[in-house]
Formats: sequence, C-alpha cells, structure tokens
Amino acid sequence: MSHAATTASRNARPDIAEYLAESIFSGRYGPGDFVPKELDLCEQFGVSRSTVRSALQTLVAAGLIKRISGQGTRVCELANWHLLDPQVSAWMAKFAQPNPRIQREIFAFRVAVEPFVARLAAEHATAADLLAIETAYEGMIHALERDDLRWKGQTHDEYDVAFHEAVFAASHNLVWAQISHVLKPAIALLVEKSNHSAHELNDSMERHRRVMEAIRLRQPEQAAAAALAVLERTGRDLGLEDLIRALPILEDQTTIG
Amino acid sequence: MSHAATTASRNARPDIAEYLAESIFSGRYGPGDFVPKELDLCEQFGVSRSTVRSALQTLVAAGLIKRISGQGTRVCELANWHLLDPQVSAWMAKFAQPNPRIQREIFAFRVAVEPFVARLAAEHATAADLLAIETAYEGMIHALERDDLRWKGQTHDEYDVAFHEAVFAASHNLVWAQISHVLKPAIALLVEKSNHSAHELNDSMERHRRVMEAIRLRQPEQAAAAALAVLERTGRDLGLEDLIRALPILEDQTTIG
DNA sequence: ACTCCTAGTATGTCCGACATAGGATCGGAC
DNA sequence: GTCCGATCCTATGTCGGACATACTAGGAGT
Repeated sequence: MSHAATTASRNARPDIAEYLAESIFSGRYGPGDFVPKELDLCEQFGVSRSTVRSALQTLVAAGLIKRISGQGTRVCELANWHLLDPQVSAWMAKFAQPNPRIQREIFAFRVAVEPFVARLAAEHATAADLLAIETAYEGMIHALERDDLRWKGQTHDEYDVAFHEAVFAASHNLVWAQISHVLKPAIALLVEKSNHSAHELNDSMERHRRVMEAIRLRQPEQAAAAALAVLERTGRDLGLEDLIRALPILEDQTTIG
Repeated sequence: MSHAATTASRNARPDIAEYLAESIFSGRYGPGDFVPKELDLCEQFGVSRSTVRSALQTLVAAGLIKRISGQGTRVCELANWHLLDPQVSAWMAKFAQPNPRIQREIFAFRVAVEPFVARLAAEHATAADLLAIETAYEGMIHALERDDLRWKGQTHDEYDVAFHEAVFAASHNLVWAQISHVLKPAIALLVEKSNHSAHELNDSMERHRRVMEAIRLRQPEQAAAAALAVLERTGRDLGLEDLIRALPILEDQTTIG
C-alpha cells in the first residue's frame, strides 16, 4: 500500500458518492454538465477505478447522473432525480438547504401528505399503533424534562421523528410507510432547525398531543387538522407559512391570532 | 468458458439484476434468505465479478438486498424495499403480479393519491397543463376509432398513461410528479389488464372526460370525485372494488348518516 | 467454563488490460 | 465544394487475478 494514500484512506475516506452529491446539489455541476471522468476522480481521491465506479453507480441509481459509454458522465435534469429514494432524500436534507425551491417543494409535499396520512391513521390505527405513537410522545415529554434532552439514550428530536414515523405506519399501507422513510431526513432536519425555546416546545407538544388523541378517538378530520397544526408551527419557524395558508383543509382556528 | 453460456451471453445477456429481482419478487428468495455469493453468480452467468457486483449494487440501491462483508448477501424485509424507486416500481409491475398483497397495496395507494392529486391539479393547472391533458385525452379518443388502436404511432393505453401523468404534472409539485413516474408502470399494467370491451371503454372515456373538465373548471372536489370514479372502473375489473368503498373522500356522505 | 487465538469464508478494494460505444477528424468520391 | 465513409480518440464497460478486511466459528490454552 502506498504511504500517501494511507492517511487519506485511514483517517476519513471522503465518501466519493457523497462528495459528488454535494457538488451536484450545491449547483457546482448543473444539469447537463459533465462531471470529472473516472480516472480524474481516481487521482483526486487516491482510490482505484472500482471504488470510483461504485460511487458513480450510487449516483446513477439516484437518478442524479447518466453515464454514456465513450462520452462521459453528465448530470441529469432535476425532474429526473429520484427524489423519493431514501438516499436522495438524505442528501437533500444535508445539502439542499441553500436551495430554496427544493426546500419549499418538500415542505409543500409534507403539508399535503401528513394531514392526509393522519386521517388514514385515525381510521386504521390499531392498539399497537397507538402504543408506538404514545411511546414516542412520552419519550418527547420525558426527554424535555432532562437537562441534556435525553431519555433512555434518545434525544427529544429523535422521539419527534419517531412520532411522525409511527403515524405513517398507522396508515397501514406499504407505500405511505415508505414515504415516511423518505421524509424522515427532511423531518429530522426541520425538527432540528426549528426553534427550541420553552414556550415553543410546550406549544409543539400540545399540537402533537392533539394528533395522537384524534387518532385514538378515530376522528379523521380532527387528526388531519391537528397534523396540519403541527406543520404550521414548524413552517412558521422557517418562513414557509405561506404554503400552509393556501390550504383548503383549515376549518376552524389555527391560533394565528 | 462454457459453450452453453456463449449463446446466452452473446445473444441477450440475461441482465443479472433483473434475474435476481425476479427471483426475489417471486419469493424464490424470501426475506432473510441468502442469495448466491458473487463467485457462484459469476459461474452461473459466465461473467466476471465486476459485472456481478454491478448488478448486486443495483439491488442494494433498490433496498432489496443487504450485503455484509465477510458474511454474504441477504434479502431485506419487504418494509425496507424502496418501493418508490422507479426501478423497483418497474420490477414490481413486471414480476409482482402474482403477489396479491403488493397489488392491493399499490392500488390502495393510487386510490388515496390520485383523487388528491386531481384536486391539486384543479387548483393549480395552467393552460399548458390543460393542453397536455387534453392532448392525451384526444389521443385516447382517436386511437379508439382505429382498428389497431393506434394514432400517431401511440396506442390507446399509452395515451391513457400519459393522461394520468399529465394530471400529476398539473399539480405543480416536484414530489407528486415523481410519484407519477413511480406509478407509471403500475398504471400501465392495470390499464393493460383491464377489460377492453366497447361499452367499458366508452364508460372509461366518459370518466376521464369528467376529470379533465373538472380540472379545467377549477372544481377541486369534482376533480377528486371524478378521479376516484376512474379508479373505481379500473378496480372493478380487477376485483379490488372493496378498497374503494372504504374511502373517506366521497364528499357528500362523509358523515355516515 | 471462559477467553483468546486462529483458520475459513465472502465481500471490499486494488491493479492492469482489453472490449465497446460514442464523437470528432480526416480523407476520398461524386 | 459538399457529402459520405473510414479512422482515430476518448471514456465507459468488462475482464481476470490478487490482496485486504470483516464477520463466523471452532479449537487451544489457562
């Protein structure tokens, strides 16, 4: 093995796929552009073609790039990206922050989907689903009471994400459950970025509690409205509240006053 | 190299990834099972490890298998499959037909999503969107009048799929548009399988027309109901009508009176 | 009985070479 | 001069063999 490559590969391999993904999401390589050829990447990262090709294939599977034999590797149009691939979703949560368009569209999607899923959950949730939701909820509560925001090893934010996942699972449909996996990084990001003052957290908890209660009481409409209210709080912290106001679902008050 | 493998690899390489996908979707390898190791697959298909590894990586990206260094390659649980990956979706349409559970869940998802998307389309469709929808609709009509069901080189079924895609695109959201790509193979499969008698086709066309008209007139509720009616006709042909009856969307009598 | 060490297996990475698919260039024929 | 084909070039696709690494399991030693 080579002396120079040792430190690079031993300490922290830069994960070529992730590096390229970051390059694309940040716009350094735009749609239609060519990315460096395999041998250049080999030299740049000090790895073999196998490794580089492996990384590139990950991006191909994500729909980010398209490889043309003999010609090169070019970035695909945004519309062809597999936004619903969990891998892509994770990258987006990591790198697409400065991209306001994507950020908005994802949030708009959540605003459309989560109330709908909450409605389904209210109709189909079993006792086991309720237990999972309540466990996550209790985790959020208990974690808040600790100084380090941890309870049984998990943080408040992790319980928050688990809460949303449990609601998706309660819809009892494979595809909706998949969407929760896709949305998980996005949810985690927003949860993490939203403000964490004491007052806001109490307010957020109360909104979560209403979702849980509506699902338990088999009240689909209330569940949808409550889920929307949760998003409304999150969206307000990120300056995206306009996406919510345009919704048809709002029936009564959403504490805007 | 073996004589037998020569013809196989020369004429049409069996696309190892697709073969393995078929094996998994058909249940020949169930969740938790190990798939043959790389060297066995090399021998079986008469190709090198590079090729086999490339195919296996495709399945990894699809969430179908998980590779553990030093141990082997095993099939993941159904819940971990990336059902929203276009590749997986295409495989499912091809191979999962005998799997009634998946078939049902996909259809249930469409029943949930398409009315919702039609509603969005009615709210946001531009003139260009209407044109795309109408073009697909006209294609369906004209193709029906031909003996070979073709018009301008495209079949009736292809226009049918295009119609659904255009409605998704009219929702003007990246993620929903993605979902149409994912659903496309499933839609194509159902369109293809549903009955094609003259009466049924006229009925189906009328239901499509109502969707288009509601979107044009900016009537979200009517659009949702009309989209549901299209699915209801499709579902009846496949013995899945029970999934529709349970829906909450039917707006007039949501409250069970 | 427990721990540590060792061998075995299958995946991960590396290297070097050739095959193949596109594009670009140069040449000749009309 | 323009059109068309053959040739060269480039970058990806495939091949084969070798070593590195991670995980399992079984045996030796205390």
